[in-house]
Amino acid sequence: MTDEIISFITRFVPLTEEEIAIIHEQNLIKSFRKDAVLLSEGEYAKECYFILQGCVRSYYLIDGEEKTTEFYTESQAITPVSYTQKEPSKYYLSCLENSIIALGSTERNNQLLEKIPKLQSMVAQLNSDLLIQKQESFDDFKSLSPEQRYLRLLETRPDLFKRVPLYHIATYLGITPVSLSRMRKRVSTKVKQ
Amino acid sequence: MTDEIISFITRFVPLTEEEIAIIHEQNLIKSFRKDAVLLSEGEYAKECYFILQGCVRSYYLIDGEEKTTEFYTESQAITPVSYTQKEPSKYYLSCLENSIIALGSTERNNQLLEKIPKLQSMVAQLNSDLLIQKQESFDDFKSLSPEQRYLRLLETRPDLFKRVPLYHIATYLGITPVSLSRMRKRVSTKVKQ
DNA sequence: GGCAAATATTATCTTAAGATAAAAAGCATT
DNA sequence: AATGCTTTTTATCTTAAGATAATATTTGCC
Repeated sequence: MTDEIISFITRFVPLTEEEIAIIHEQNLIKSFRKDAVLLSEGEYAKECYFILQGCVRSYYLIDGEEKTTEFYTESQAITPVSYTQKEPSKYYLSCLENSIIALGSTERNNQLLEKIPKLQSMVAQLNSDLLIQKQESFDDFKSLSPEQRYLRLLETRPDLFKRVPLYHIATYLGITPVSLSRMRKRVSTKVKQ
Repeated sequence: MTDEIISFITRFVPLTEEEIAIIHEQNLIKSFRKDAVLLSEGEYAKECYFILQGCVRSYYLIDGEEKTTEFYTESQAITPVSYTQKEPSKYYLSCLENSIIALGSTERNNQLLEKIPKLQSMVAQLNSDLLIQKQESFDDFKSLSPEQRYLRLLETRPDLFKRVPLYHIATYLGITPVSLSRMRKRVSTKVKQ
């Protein structure tokens, strides 16, 4: 059932049978309906998330407009800023689909880290990897045109286009939905020639 | 001389006198001339850097154009991707000014981490902080217009405008130098009205 | 099947960025 | 002061994005 979590962790550190059992024990798995809000602006996140099934979106609310910053899908972990820092969240997390999510509270995670100290090294590695990824996507974003970013997203995460409305993808790409629609038309006629 | 390093570290973990002494011993400090290249595309970084004095820039070379991705100044640490990963670097690091830089090699840093294990927690915290910062600047970048990004950079890092040529700042903002020049004129006439 | 809500497209107009070339200004060195 | 080099600005033209409003299409639901 939560083998995804185990295989996620063992990408970083090996686990014994006992350790796997401990992790299974600790697991708190919940279902969320589409549009369920996991975290709101202004709230203090007390939990982090691991997506077993479904899709979650993070977004800012700026002048009444939602600006999507990330799409999280199966086997991705979400550690809200306000989980680590003691600040209220600046963004929202909500489900784009009915989702099954493993929750980690501060206390339970700390217990887990005590019982299995090598998980600390996993967390460290994960953060370091995420930093590198984030840096690279940022760099790409800056050096590519909106159209190139769109084409690249089509290649790297084609799944998103099947499960996420285009107007969320548009703000994720840093453009307006109208502009994305126009661009898609432009691109498709280019290809056909 | 390298008190900056100590105070950088003690922002994360407290240090005893002995530990400070150990760190001082380990320190390898070098001077670099303006335009010196610390790391080239394709190279494997064997070192990380801590800037004591000066300014370093990271950039990609794309179709013969340099795209600046970051400016590092006093008391900032640079850990190249290829220092942690076993991949060749995709970008360059070079000095915008004559600079004094503390170097950490993989071996020396590992020795240090063995001698002072709590530094591991510093590294972890640092990565986690950097991840959060990077995420936030990325989010800002996506939701702001080029002009707003320029104005924000003016506020947050006014020093850069005194020490870095505008054409580097332009590519850092994700626009062309010509466009930045035009924008500055536009902005200045706006303000004057 | 029909209706409302959600999502996507189209049209029009305005504004700013990209490309390119050329000129101007600033700086350092002799 | 003259030269060459770096940096910034200006000009022109082209292209695409933003804003806004209207329309079309799709989807879920009773």
